[in-house]
Amino acid sequence: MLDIKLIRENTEAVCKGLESRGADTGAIEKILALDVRRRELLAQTEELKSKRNTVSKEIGMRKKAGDDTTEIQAEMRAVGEKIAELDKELADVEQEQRNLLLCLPNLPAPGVVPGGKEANEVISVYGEKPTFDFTPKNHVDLCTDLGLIDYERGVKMGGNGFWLYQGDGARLEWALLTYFIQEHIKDGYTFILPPHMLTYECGLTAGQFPKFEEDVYRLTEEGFHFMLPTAETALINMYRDEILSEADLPKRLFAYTPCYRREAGTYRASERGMIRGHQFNKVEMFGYTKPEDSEAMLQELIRKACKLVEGLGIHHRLAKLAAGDCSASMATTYDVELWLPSMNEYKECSSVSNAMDYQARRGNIRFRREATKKTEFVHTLNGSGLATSRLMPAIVEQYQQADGSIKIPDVLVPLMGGQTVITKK
RNA sequence: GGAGAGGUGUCCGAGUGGUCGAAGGAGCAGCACUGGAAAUGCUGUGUACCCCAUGGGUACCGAGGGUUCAAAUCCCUCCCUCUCCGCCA
Repeated sequence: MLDIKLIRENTEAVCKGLESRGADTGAIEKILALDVRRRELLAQTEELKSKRNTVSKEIGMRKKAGDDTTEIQAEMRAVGEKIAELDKELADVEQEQRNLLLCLPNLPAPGVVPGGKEANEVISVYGEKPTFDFTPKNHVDLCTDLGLIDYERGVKMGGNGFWLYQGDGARLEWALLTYFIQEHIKDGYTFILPPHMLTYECGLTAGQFPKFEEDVYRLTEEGFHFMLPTAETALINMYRDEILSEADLPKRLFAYTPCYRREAGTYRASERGMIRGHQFNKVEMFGYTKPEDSEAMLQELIRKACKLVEGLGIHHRLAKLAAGDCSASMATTYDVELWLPSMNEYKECSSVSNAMDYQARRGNIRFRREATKKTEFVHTLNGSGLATSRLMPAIVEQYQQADGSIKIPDVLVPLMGGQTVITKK
């Protein structure tokens, strides 16, 4: 959520920032008009309340003294009615303003270029595109032929967009997750296994709601529990409505969860297989920092994500996203993209972002600064570390051999019980 | 699922209609004492918003609504936690 004071005092800069990400600025004028009315109403009702408080105390004292207070009580009743009236309007105005504010995306950080996907900038490239002296297969054929993934039975059980891992496929998936978890633990991050079903409030804080309610699986009519679309949604809510002490920062967390997404609408045939599914596994990194430390944490998370992919020996690149390609809550986003030979394309396997104080403001997550004794909003950051649904395709495609087998990346061998290659059973 | 208890400040905990933003204690900070520390004593210690802004005001005692001149305190609805019983993995 953007600070209403910022909108009030730097209207032009806010609009410019929103426009650079292609967001609609039509709400700004409305928000400002509501803000004027809100403050008017607040001044009026507070003045009346002040009067009522004073007089009510007086009534108490005069009654004790045995005075007749009928007249003054009637007067205060009228004041009370006026207050109720003003409060009602104030509540409506505040609600309307808050709804508009909740729908505004974050402002892009300085240095994030305007525009959409086409304006993304490749920062670095690791390794080279693998070459094959045979005709390489795509990941769907590889996984099917080797019996790693059963797409048809997955669909039978879960419907379109689901698959199941089996045998060496399940082991490879599990080995990847274990590899990530071990690396994060080595780096001193705290391992979290959060609830997978969350309340509406969690989605609101993360910035997914109210705008993207349709993107999640809702569980109940009443209460709005939903399946988390990413562990980020859980981790941002761990410290919701809390005041952290400065010494607790930065907090470095990571969590493993499946991610559940509706992915409404059809996706391109080229995205078949594990590129886009309703359920996929992800290890998510998360950071809470003081404002002045969030840039360093962002760089740390980017390094960690890249290091994991490098460890697997996969050709990939790092891209800095243009404003319009960042998700709504984020001020800066970097994507780690894997090379998929069959698609002749780079596909995101990690998205590392700095939300600055946008989510903290929505979730009221603050810390107390020792020097000033004052509370400030924390900065929150998140990054996949990593999602497997794009990695597994990249691994099988980049590590495939002429005989149709797949060489297992060295770091995963110990996690696969010493197995070095996956062959047809 | 049945029965009961309860949700108060950083924490514990008092408070059943008026002078309660809230006793008391712990913690924390400052000062005093000390060679230094402990102990002790004194002082301070919530958040947010608004304004005619070195000051003033309002709101907040789980959430929402109601009664009243006045609500932490009374009434209603909801949420959550705990204990016991039942059921299930």
